[in-house]
Amino acid sequence: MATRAGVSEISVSRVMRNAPNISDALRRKVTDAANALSYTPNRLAGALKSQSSNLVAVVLPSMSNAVFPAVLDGIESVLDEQGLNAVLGLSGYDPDREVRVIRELLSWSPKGIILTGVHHGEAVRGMIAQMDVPVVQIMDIEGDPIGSMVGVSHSHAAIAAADHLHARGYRRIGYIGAWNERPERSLARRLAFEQQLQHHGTPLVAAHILEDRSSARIGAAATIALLTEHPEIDCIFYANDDLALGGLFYALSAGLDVPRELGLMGFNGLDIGKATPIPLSSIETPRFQMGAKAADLLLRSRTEGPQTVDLGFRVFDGGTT
Amino acid sequence: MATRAGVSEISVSRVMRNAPNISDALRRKVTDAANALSYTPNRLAGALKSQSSNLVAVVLPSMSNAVFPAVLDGIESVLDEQGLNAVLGLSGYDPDREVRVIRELLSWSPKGIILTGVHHGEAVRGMIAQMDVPVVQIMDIEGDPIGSMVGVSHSHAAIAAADHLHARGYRRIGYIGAWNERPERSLARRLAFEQQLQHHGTPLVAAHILEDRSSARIGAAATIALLTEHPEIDCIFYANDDLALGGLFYALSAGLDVPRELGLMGFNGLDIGKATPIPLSSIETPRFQMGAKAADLLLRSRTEGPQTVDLGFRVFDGGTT
DNA sequence: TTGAAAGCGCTAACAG
DNA sequence: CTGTTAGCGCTTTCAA
Repeated sequence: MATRAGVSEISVSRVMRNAPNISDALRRKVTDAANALSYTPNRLAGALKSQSSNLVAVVLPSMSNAVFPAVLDGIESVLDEQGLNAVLGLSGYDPDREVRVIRELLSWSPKGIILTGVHHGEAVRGMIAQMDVPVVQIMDIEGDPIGSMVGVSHSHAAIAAADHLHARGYRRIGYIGAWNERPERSLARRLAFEQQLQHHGTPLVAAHILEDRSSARIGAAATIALLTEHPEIDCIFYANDDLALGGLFYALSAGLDVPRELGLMGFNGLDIGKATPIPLSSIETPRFQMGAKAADLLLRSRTEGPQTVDLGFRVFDGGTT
Repeated sequence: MATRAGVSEISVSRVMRNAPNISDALRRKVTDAANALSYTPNRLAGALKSQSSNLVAVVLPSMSNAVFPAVLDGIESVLDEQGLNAVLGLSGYDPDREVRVIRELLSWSPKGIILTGVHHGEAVRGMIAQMDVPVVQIMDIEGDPIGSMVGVSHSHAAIAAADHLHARGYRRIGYIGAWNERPERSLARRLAFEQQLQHHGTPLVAAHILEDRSSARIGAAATIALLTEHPEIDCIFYANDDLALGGLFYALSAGLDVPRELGLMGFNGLDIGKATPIPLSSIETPRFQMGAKAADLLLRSRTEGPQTVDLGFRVFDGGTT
């Protein structure tokens, strides 16, 4: 390639990387040769030498929760514009697998790593410290971070939900969760929610926690079960919109009068919930933005150091409360 | 690291890669030292030397269509178990950007590359030929593939949809698409659908193609528009479930008698459509399996060569037809 | 079964 | 503005 262009290897390297102080003549020669040979640089070699890789490691639990695709879109939107690539790892909500995945991804000497949640043990902290790689943890902003954090306060969100439901006049409120309250932030939400209801003098009537992963189907089934067991319940707060949509669909089929007879509130504010016959009340979280901001912080972290960014949430007052 | 274990560099390498013919004593020494130093191998160097990288490039259009997260989950399920990592690129349905992304990903010398769709020009074919990297194209099985293909026949699926609706007695059928019929496979579906309706002697009444991307919200709006313009329509086939759900939600709100007064059929068979008050009729596509099979084919391609795998679809007869 | 030497393709550091 | 030199951390090849 260098010989083809009739210049030195390093000049090729400089042109390919848009280094400064390159004459137009040289640039022309190299670009022409590159096109003629459809030359693809080997970033493996470049990264090895320069000790920094244009790869960003991204560790998410799974793609099957609609939250994470949106986060990933946000991450990619920033990485793409900076010419970086994401190496992806999925933990499947399994801490051991997460450790393994992180180890694998770190072996590519990424420019930074984005992790989900704030609950990471010594194994992870050790690896990251050793590699001296910038970290951003997303989703949560409460906890002991490794580096930066970008997310929302789940306890505040739960309190806002409790306040909203109380303001709407609901007094006999139930809760439905799934997946045994994994991840921990959903547990944190329920606890804060219960506490705030207590504070209002209208303690939670019952919490129904399923073993299965969230889906509209099991949300519907759980709603039926909860209402059968506790017919006095006048409102249900769900761990997420998938469950809540199941509840809403059940209520619509059963001809319940929503929101008078039964109030329903989800979490995340997915688009689909805005299009249902009665829009689903929910807590909107900035998922895309969370990913974008995380990538952004990662790139700034060399100069600006670790930060914690609260992206906030919004109570979306649909028609179900 | 090698000195710490008191052995040669190459022995460390062999142990780390589980090479054959290693004595237990050596293996012990190396593993102990590795744990003591929490040694992370540098795959950049390994891949550079061995010319093969344990990375698999994955190019998808976007995460905001629920199809692709499921595909990605499928891909990851296989890669994870083989100790491979995915480098992800999103094209945003933009061919130019796709070329750029593919070039970037190829520069990591991936073990293989997974592309979405079968419409790739000479630029892409050239790069791939030059790198001599195995390719699997997903989603479609009709077209001129670069390497392997894994997907479903969109024309057959459309024909099956037309047959189903005809068998259900619908005679004045409309169609709603979005995003100007990107990607091309959705256009292929509509054309095959129209042709089959023609074949049945009940030509399509009207097709309403939106500019915006699919969502339940615009699906509802388009449904209203289409029915206003063509009140005689008794059934609508949608380009995907997002649009169809919007139509269903509108019909439920408006008190239309589904499926008698209006039939609705989507495409993809998303879970959410199975939980709606009336389950949404749709064409189920094997999304997770498509990703898994694609990754699988990539790994086998060295030995078995390119293949085309038709994963098939299923007409899901919900309550909306 | 283990080791020594060489070099993958690039880029940092320094010269010119 | 361009080139020379050296070496990133591994693994291939060959030898012991």
